[in-house]
Amino acid sequence: MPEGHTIHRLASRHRNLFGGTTVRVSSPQGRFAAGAAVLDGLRFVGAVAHGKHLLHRYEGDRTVHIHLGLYGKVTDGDGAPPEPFGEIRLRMSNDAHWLDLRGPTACELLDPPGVDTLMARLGPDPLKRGADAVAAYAKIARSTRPIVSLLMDQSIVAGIGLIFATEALYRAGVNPTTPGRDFPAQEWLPLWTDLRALMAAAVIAGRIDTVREEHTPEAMGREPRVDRHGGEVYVYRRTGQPCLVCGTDVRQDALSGRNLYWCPTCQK
DNA sequence: CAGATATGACAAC
DNA sequence: TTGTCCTATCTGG
Repeated sequence: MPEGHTIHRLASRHRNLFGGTTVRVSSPQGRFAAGAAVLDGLRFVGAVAHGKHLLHRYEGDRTVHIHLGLYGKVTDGDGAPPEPFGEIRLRMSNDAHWLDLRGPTACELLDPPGVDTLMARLGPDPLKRGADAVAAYAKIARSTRPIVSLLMDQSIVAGIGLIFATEALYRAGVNPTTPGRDFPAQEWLPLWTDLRALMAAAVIAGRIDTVREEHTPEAMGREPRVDRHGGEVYVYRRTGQPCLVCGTDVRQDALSGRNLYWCPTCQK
């Protein structure tokens, strides 16, 4: 379930589990064996997130760059690590904790210039203090691409995925296919602020909830939503179900390989 | 048990 | 725009 909030949660968890300790590092699957051999026995300095990218920092300016992609998952636990099963790209452990990484798009060792190159291609992360919202809008304002694609473009804003983009646009009453250059400048800061609030709440909750107080299951007298994602949302994966506000059937379409969900009434 | 599916990103047309 | 990659889990038969 990797949008930016997940990565920020992982970064702080990994700081807590391993920060300042010497760690064993391996790659049971073998695909990160060379990197693991370099890191094994080094001190884990800390972990930071930027957007959907997770950086594990080790002594000696070694950095592991992790990107979960669509399927990547991290699990951890206390005590000695369990017998490996499945495809474990990266395993870490210290005296008290262990961690397994499976299915990431990226798990690579970077030197400082490599980290700089990575950061240079990422836009501002709404979850970080000082993130430059105005710079992000400058790119949006001169693009003809749909606003939903621009929000998910990591070089424009880092950390937003399909759920946050879909739901924030619903809350803003903006049709997801609106070309960037037609998105009004005065609506950008409210949208950015809303995104930041949704993402920050998701970091704390560990799930994405976007439904306002007045439309919650309790307020509406309806059953709580239950699905794989687990959060209360307005339109994401609610195809064919009635819009929580106006009752119109939620629509779904494909847009450049991703799913698009919107209410045709609330999002003119 | 095969097939579909998933909150992502990139290369190649 | 399409194809490819990464892996686990859910679905239907």
